[in-house]
Amino acid sequence: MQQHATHHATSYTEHPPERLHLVHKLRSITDLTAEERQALMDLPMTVRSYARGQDIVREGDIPSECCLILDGFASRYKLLPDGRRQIMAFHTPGDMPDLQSLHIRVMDHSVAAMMPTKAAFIPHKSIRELTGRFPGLLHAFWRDTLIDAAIFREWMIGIGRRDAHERIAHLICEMLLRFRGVDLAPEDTFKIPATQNDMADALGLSNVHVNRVLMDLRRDGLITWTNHTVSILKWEELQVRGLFDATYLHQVH
Amino acid sequence: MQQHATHHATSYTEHPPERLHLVHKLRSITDLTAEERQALMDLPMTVRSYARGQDIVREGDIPSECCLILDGFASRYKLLPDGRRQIMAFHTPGDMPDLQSLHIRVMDHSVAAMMPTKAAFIPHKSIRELTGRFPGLLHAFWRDTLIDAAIFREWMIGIGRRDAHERIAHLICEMLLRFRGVDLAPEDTFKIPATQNDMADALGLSNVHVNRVLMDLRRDGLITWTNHTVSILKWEELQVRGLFDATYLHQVH
DNA sequence: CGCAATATTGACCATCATCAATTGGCGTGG
DNA sequence: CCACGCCAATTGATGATGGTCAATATTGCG
Repeated sequence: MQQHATHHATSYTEHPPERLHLVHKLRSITDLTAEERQALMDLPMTVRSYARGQDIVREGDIPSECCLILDGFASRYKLLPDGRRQIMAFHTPGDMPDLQSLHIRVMDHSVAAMMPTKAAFIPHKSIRELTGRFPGLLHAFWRDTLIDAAIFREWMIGIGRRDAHERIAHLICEMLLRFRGVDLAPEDTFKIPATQNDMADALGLSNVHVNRVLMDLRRDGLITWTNHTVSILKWEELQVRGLFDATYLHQVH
Repeated sequence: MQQHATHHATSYTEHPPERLHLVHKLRSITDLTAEERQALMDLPMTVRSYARGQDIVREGDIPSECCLILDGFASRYKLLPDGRRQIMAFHTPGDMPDLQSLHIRVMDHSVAAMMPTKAAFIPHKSIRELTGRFPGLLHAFWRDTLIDAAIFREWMIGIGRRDAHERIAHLICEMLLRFRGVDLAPEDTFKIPATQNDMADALGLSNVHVNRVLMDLRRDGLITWTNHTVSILKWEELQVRGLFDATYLHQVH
């Protein structure tokens, strides 16, 4: 049972407690039977650890496993030839940022850790076998990728049609709700793993301008932002500034 | 057999020849058995016609059918409360822009015709019944929505990190390849269904600025753009200006 | 032929990028 | 425990890209 548990500092195959994240995440978007939950818990996983800035999956890769964020925080991004970067999603524990690799061979973007992060790798083979036995899970996974796409769309209108203040307020609103969803935002306060530079690359702005807008939001008493920690002080007003409407997150619970 | 064929100018339920588009599209992204192809052809459909500017599906709708573009050209877009619009995808015959409604109840964006367009509507019920019988089709549909998301991602880096010249050149490059793919771009010339205003809303720019950049491209002899017709004169140079790398379209086969 | 939608052009200016310098937090080696 | 060094955050100065407003010119079409 324990034979492989501690051979390697950054890789093991036993059930980590974080495995529950996956069940938790999928339950947040659909209903699961007890059997399905158990099957998820029994998936074989290999766990690896990453430092901030390290790539977990890289553009051009042809993955044979999907990764599941267990702990930490990850981003999905694309680069232009000259180094300009666009971040298109943030991911929290329970997310599977490259679930699409089940059907799309070549990764068209990268996934990187934004803070010390643990990720579990589940062979495509095991997932296919699982979804073959449990159509409910197949639909849950599909639904998950569809919500992903919905978030991309919302992000697009932000980058394309919102001004800097709206974009930043909107992103903070989105983060609060998503962190709440995984119980990481008690009292409307959460640790933010993104630097202002990361925010800039996510929003299509410069780091300097992000900083200036954040100063405005703080000056106006809407938020607090110190030491990678954000508190929302005026939730209502922040939503107004960000033209925020949570519908697109499709959070059932 | 023909009893309902012509009662109504814009709605009928017989097999239109365009029904083949769907098979064609899905075959372009996966392998289908003869049985699966036949099952697709037998799906019940209601056909409706739309004028330029008309909505085919609207944000907030709770669809009970999916639409299939038979003929024409459609866009998917979102609006901000004050009317700003972001277009996030263009769709050609064979596409099902709201396939996601199978799993996501409420539409978070709209679909509109960009020119006179015919769309077929297929009840969710029929699609579910079909994918229940043919898991291969279930995966084909899933794959289709994943490719959708990949195109959103490519669009995002454009809006977020490319300047106006790059964005516009890139979009023209993409259009040329996509039209070539359906034999609609002989001699690197094609009819463009989008107005400059549509382009602006797709690229996160103003119509005025789109116009100015187009003037530049014409002045430099890269393209011609008259009467909704575009010709690419210097394909190589246009790709350079747009930092265009067709790889991301290859994944669509 | 005439309306209505698009495209084009000019004038002006706001937002946001760039460049550069300074400050502050924090981990590490001495 | 402190100094050094690094990275992120902050601030200032300057200017370019691209937006807005408004006037014309074209083009499609009935």
